[in-house]
Amino acid sequence: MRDLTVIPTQLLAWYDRHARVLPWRVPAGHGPADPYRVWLSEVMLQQTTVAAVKSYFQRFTSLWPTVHDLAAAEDAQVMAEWAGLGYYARARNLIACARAVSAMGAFPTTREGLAALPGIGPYTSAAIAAIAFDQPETVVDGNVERVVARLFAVQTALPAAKPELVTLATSLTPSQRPGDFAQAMMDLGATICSPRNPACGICPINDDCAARAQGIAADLPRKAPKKPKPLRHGTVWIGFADERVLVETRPEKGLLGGTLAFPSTGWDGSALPPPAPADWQAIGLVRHVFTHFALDLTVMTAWLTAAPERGSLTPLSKFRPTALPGLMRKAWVLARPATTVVPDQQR
DNA sequence: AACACGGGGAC
DNA sequence: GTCCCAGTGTT
Repeated sequence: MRDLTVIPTQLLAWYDRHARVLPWRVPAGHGPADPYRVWLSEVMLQQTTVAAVKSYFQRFTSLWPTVHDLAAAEDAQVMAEWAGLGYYARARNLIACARAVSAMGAFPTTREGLAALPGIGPYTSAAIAAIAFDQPETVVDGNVERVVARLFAVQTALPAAKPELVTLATSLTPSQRPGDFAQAMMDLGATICSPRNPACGICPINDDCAARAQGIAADLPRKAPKKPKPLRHGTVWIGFADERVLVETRPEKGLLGGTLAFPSTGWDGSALPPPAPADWQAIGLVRHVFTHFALDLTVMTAWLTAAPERGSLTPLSKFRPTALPGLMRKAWVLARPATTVVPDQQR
């Protein structure tokens, strides 16, 4: 059996020299991490790239420096600030979690206690416990799965391989500096042990890597084939009246749940009528790709003369397109190009 | 175990 | 175009 204890030692030494500098990260030896900032960053980073999260994290921590500030915020403002980041259940759970933690007084310090909170699952609970509370929990995200699958040349395909990868990752986790070890594994996966072309030549643990020895690092982890995305169709209505536009808050459950939106049909065959009787005109088509389907959305506009049956008319002076999710921003750009297109700098 | 759930960056 | 990202909750 290989001596696994050298791996965390080598990885931590590499991390001390090459750790990424990130807004939510406290450099090793510079005091404890703030559980609120660790939690907020981890939730934002769920299935989301570091580059996409940075500006959102800065904005949130500027608006709400503590979990109590966030707990006291209005739902609509938090949803508006989350707009564009995707997976909106995270924002709804973020609000619920902040209020639960604020009511408790502070974040729980154990993985079990953390995992009982909304939006905190196996990954995030382990990450907060290890990074903020220095507990020897094993943190397994997509990076760690890839690093471990290669290190041990695991041939089982994901997601079936997940339990095996968790067991192997656990066998590596040191009792000292577990939080730094977790972040070191993720940094390694994000920078050197990358999905397509791993830079094995400069990897701090390449001597221990079974996949590299076999020349199959780039082929791991194996993945189950994914299903094709069907194309669906829908219609969105953007109605104007005076200097106002018709918007609604989408239902809490389902796609884009809880976000600001223009009234629309469903896109799974359900046929809702327009939100108001009017002379609706199709002005174009927006194509948007979601996680499990693509959508062709017909954008219709009209001047409203009768009271709408759903939604509410919001003054354009108060309407911020940045509060819309990506799909609805696209529709808005089509409907009001003069207000959203960057001025032509060529002329 | 399978599915629902966004958006964008890298190739 | 494809892949996949510091995953979670529901069925």
